[in-house]
Amino acid sequence: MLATRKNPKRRATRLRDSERTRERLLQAASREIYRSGFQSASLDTILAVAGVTKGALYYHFDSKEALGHAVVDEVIAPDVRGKWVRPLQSGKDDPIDALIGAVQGIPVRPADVRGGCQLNNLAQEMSPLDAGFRKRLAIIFDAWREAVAFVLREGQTHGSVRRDVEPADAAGLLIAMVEGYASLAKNAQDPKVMKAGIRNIVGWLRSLRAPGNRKRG
Amino acid sequence: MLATRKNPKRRATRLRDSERTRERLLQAASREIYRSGFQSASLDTILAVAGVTKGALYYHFDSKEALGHAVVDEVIAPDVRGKWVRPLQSGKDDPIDALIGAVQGIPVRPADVRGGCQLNNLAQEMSPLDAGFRKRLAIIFDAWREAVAFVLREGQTHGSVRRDVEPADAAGLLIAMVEGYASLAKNAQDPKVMKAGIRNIVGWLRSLRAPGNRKRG
DNA sequence: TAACATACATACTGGTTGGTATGTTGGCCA
DNA sequence: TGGCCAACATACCAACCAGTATGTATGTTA
Repeated sequence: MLATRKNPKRRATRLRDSERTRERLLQAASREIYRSGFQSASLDTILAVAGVTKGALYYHFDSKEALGHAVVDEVIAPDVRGKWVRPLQSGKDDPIDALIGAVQGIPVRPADVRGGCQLNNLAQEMSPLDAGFRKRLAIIFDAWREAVAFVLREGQTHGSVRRDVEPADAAGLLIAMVEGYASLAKNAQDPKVMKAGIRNIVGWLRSLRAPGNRKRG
Repeated sequence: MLATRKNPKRRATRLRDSERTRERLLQAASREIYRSGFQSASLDTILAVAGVTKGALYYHFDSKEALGHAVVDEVIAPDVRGKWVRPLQSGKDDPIDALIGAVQGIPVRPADVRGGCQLNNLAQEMSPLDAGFRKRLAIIFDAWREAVAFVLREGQTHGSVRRDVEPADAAGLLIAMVEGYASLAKNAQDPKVMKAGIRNIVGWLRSLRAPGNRKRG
């Protein structure tokens, strides 16, 4: 009489259930890693949050490390792509406006600010300790930087971005500012710090506009 | 016949030995926290590195948390003061030159870059989890920001810094840049990233100089 | 020199960790 | 309808964790 706590599955195929279990594990792991870091996130806690058992976890993932890597690939990477890569690739807006829009889209709700940036959190903790994490996270950072550099180069060819700006350098600096302010705001546990940071970053972005191409302010 | 592994102490007073033990614990803890984070740093490992026993540890500190707090107060805080607060207070250099000097003094040896910034590491990990850490680290960040803002204000009164610069904002932005680049370099595990970041920060600092007060380049 | 406090050293504990070994169940196919 | 396998569920384990209880060598004081 083991393994029958829940009502038996009715019509849904087993395969669909399996994918759902995997997804719940990824979401729970992502949340717990966000809360307390990868190393300190307990598998038992993740399982409790996900509402699945250890057997299910180790059916889908070989180890805690593999689960963490999957979180990077399947949760964090799509998130960065959705917020920083795709919006900049659309090519509809003026490049500087597009970057300002992305910066102003950074969440500033208390819960988000206090938790910091998921990408940066994991990178800080795991990059020196685990090459698997490091490589996956580096791919995300590279894509981010390249997306920013790309719009800056485009802006230069269209004359809206200053020619003396080095796109790769400026992209790195933007990301450093974003992550740096996220760190300061997380440490202060105060959304005001992040809001002030966004204002300063936006001010710096405006300074990249080519003279005679200023739209407003 | 317990507790006589080592030669009996000869002439040194007990009090001196005690202080030395405490200091070794702080240094070992600082190193291990730097390597793997506070939560993942094992007390047994710290003790092995320090070459002392658990009895000694719990004679000097009430708990692992108290040891961590002491590392912040007695290792990290003096380090930041020595590198960022005192050099800026001396008032001998031109303010912008002083800031450039501090930025260029950031260590870029592989070991330093790969480990990241001790202050930022701990803040990222512990600020959301432990108010004792958060308050101590916030004091350090505040002192750092205030030291930078102070020289900028001084530069404005002496005419060497642009008047439209908001010292508090610029100080926060500088710190965000420094910590942001430290994060990126740590993730990339590559000193080149930090060196490029320092160049970009220095370039930004030069842009704060008042017109007609440019010293070189 | 006897009593005492300081500064440890050692052994141990209960709880937690990631991981494993072994069941069990329901759908599916021959 | 009997066998098979994906997809779990449960119980368990050795290692490790922070912390504690207790012992003891040594300098200081009365």
